[in-house]
Amino acid sequence: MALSKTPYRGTRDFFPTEMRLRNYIFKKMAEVSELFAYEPYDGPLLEEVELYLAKSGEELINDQIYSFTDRGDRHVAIRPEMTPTVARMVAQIHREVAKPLRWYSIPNLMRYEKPQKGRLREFWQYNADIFGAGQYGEVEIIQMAVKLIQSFGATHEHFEVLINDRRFVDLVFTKLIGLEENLTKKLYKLVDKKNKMDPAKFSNEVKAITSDESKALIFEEFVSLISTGDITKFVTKYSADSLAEVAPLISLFEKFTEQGLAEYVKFDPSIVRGLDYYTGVVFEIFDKHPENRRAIAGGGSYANLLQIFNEPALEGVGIGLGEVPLKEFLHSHNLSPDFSKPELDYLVAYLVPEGEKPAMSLAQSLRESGHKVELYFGEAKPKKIFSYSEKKNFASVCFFGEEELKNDEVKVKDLKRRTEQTIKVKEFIEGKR
RNA sequence: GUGACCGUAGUUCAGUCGGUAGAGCGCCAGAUUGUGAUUCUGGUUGUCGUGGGUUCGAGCCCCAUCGGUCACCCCA
Repeated sequence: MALSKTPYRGTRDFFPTEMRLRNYIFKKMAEVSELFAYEPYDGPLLEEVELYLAKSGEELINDQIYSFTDRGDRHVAIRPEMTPTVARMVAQIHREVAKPLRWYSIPNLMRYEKPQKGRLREFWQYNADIFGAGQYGEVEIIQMAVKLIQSFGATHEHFEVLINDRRFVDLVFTKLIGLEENLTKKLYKLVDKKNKMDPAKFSNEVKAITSDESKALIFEEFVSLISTGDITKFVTKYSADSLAEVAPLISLFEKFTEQGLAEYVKFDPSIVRGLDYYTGVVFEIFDKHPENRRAIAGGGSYANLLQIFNEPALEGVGIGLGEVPLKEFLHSHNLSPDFSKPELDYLVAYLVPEGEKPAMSLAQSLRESGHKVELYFGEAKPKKIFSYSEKKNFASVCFFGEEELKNDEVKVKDLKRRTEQTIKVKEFIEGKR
């Protein structure tokens, strides 16, 4: 029976065309990270499931994790996210390294999901984390993420960073509204749907959950907040002595303004994020394209992740940016360069058998001067050489025919300009050094 | 996990009322014995996703199953 040629569901084969795009994207990620003095790291593909049990979200553990029991009866998972791994690594060395600690990585992750647009089972995710920097870290991570997306040619017209703070959310839910935890979760599910529902129905459902008219009103007022000015007024109105608790969020936005990021960032009370380890600022970067409204990146501050390793608290701020939604984003705004063909410098060919030796040595010399060179195997007619070089997108073709061989010459044709010259082989090589 | 649509040549797709399987692109060769994006000529290509059912007869109808795409959910 024949085996299937298609890759496992939700995974991809990266043919050279796709690999060029991937390399282009990964290179930008590394370049921008290093401009901000972030260092590369990586961890294992497998981790013990326990690592995720403590602080990742319920859905991620129960429904989305790939796990198995190894020969030593250990419960093992393919990493579904990188943050627990970084935290584990940082927990080993944080006492002895200079802080803040800035690290980035581009791991492949797997989640058992039903594949669809912008979401697969195996994907690569850019991760950057900064430890021990407090609010400066939040500003820097978002500044760097903006820079990264800008490096692909995008501007504030294409994307925005939506920001919230779990401390503010907790203040509203526990102090101002006074709800039990399971009710707050229900309320939040509703927030996400707010834009898709009509306002009256939304109000009714809020009332149903809070079972209290005045609490429902506070909640509705909260979800309609759109600026830091609104936040201050809102908190002053209901609990003036809690203003200190929203001060970090307010000052964060002030810093963004100072950094010239005002047109990229926006307060949005609906951003909560599913991962349980976030304790402070949370954010998601959204595509503004009306047909591709989705998060391409997400992150936030987590203060307590090192405690699961019995280490003292060390605040981290991290971001994860998926390569799959990033490609959708670039595609939706026409920002994806054409990688359908390779970029190669020279095809070296010969028309007669006597050309083999000079062709081989010319190819070798050109490689030594740093050019990408392919030697055409066997003698061939010009027509074949040229149509082949066209398909493989060579910049130039060098070839040896009877006439060239007589005079130690080579014919070099520039395929883009459609110009050609006959030149002494020695002279040609000299010119390329 | 729920729902919708789709599976035919390497690829993109057509296939009427159920009656022996088609086109474009690609690939190979030639027109053109030393010049590539055009043109022309010839050639190459199938377990119609898989299994079962209905029928004299199924690519087409029915059931199941697998796969793909998309939406919901959630997120990167």
